[in-house]
Amino acid sequence: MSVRPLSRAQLHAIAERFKALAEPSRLAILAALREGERTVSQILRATGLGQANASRHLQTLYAAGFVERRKDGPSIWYRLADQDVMRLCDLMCGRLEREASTRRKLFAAR
Amino acid sequence: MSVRPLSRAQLHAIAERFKALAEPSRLAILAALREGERTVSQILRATGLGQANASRHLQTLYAAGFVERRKDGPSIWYRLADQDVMRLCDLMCGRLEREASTRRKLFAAR
DNA sequence: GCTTTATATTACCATATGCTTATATGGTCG
DNA sequence: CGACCATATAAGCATATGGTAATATAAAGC
Repeated sequence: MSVRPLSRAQLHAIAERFKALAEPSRLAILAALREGERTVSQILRATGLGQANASRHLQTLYAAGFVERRKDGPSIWYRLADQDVMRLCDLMCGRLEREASTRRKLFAAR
Repeated sequence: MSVRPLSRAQLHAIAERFKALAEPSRLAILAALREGERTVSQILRATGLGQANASRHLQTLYAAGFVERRKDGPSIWYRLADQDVMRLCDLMCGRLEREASTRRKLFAAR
């Protein structure tokens, strides 16, 4: 099955989205949001990130379309925009588990 | 459905893998390999990348486990390691298409 | 063995990105 | 309006990363 070639702009756009996921701190935020909607303060406690730092990471995730947000008084609640994030992360985690399993088998084989 | 918390090391490992996909040039290489196994020279022609540049990107993709390779005389053939890359990219492309579609609707709604 | 072809590696520069400190915005309550 | 909380933004530094040019390795053929 052949796929129509991707333009430079499209490649750039896709890379941009992957880049948003390519940072441990942002993955930690997403992992926290997997539990449910959270305010920034709650995210700070859950991840141990600094305030300014977390705020910028949240902007990045928002710009990439991975999270949505709503205001509630002085607080802002963030949530996952859809299930894609989970799917993407689960796919990647699955790869890591298989890697680890392969490594274990190699060691086990003496 | 709750997920066991991820360690710093795991988050780092996952981010590392996403980082390998977070670069237009590497996505272009993967797109070329989607067509089938290719030598480095063929990849150079397909992507327009410089030789040294492509070589480094291929090392990155190899280290991340996304491509495999085999020697054949003086040439080295690269191929996708499995179907995950396609799945990951397709997921991301799907997101972009939906974004674009939403944008179109917004404009259409005047 | 020497030349040629194919690929990898090194060194270098320019740019991008993360983290932190300090400051700004914006809402709430008294 | 003034003090306070929650969040965002700006500035600055340190590091990481992509691209290129130059060099190294390695196989093939004469």
